[in-house]
Amino acid sequence: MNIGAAAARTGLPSKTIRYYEEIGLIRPARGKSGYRDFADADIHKLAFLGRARMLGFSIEDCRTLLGLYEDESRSSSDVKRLARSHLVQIEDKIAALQSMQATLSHLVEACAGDERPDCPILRDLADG
Amino acid sequence: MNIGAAAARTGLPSKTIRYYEEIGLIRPARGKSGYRDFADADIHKLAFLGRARMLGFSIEDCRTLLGLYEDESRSSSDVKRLARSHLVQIEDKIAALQSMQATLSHLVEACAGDERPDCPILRDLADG
DNA sequence: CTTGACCTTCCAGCGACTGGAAGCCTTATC
DNA sequence: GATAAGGCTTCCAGTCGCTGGAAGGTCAAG
Repeated sequence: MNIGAAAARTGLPSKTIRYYEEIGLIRPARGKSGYRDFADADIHKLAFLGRARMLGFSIEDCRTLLGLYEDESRSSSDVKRLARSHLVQIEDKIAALQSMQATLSHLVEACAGDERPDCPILRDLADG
Repeated sequence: MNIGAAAARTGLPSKTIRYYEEIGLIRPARGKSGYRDFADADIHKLAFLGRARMLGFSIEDCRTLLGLYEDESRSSSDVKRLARSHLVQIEDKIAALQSMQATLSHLVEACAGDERPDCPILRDLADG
């Protein structure tokens, strides 16, 4: 299977698939022409990576997860620890964004949004 | 005022302040030695930028906000539009993260986290 | 006079792609 | 068999907002 078909199957852009090969996440075979030739196992790995990325795991986390997935003698505790640590980071990000949202939505509500220059948003930014 | 003092005043790293000058957000004067010499107005601008960045505005948004701040004939509607559009983006990000959080926390809860290899997290990543 | 802290510029790198150029390969049509 | 379109290849540069580090100039204290 060529890279275009692999992209269609996995929903990942071809560029991203090449990038994943470049950084050693996958190792598709090569045909005589030099074209990459994706086996089912490659497609499976790419789909795995796509789902892990959708859950927000970093590339390095994905590498680790793939390693754990392929290691039959893994401990689920290793997977869980990684996932939980990522979950904590997500929750931290949510909290930070919610704090921005709270401040910003108050400011937006307080702003008349008309043709006059007076603006509580700018006032807040200027004077804290 | 030297860059170190400006950094201490504003809470921004010196590196960041230099970067802001490089991209044209500020234009501090220079002493004979070549050292930057920050006036109160520069400090004020830096503090403004720091607060805007803390609210998650992009650098380009910050540039626009600073321009509006300095434009006495601005309309508050321009500020409000920018802020609201940013607010929407924040809310979208929160929603995306919350969706990750929901999926991930279910998976983490379902995972035994012991020495056995069986793991719902990996199973989900592998098979959707 | 020397030391050490501060300042300067410039270059490189982060994460995870993404766009584009230049050129080879394959397939379809004539 | 020629040609054109489309897909594939590699490589380089750019994104965003800094951050680290190297090499060297400046300044204040002892």
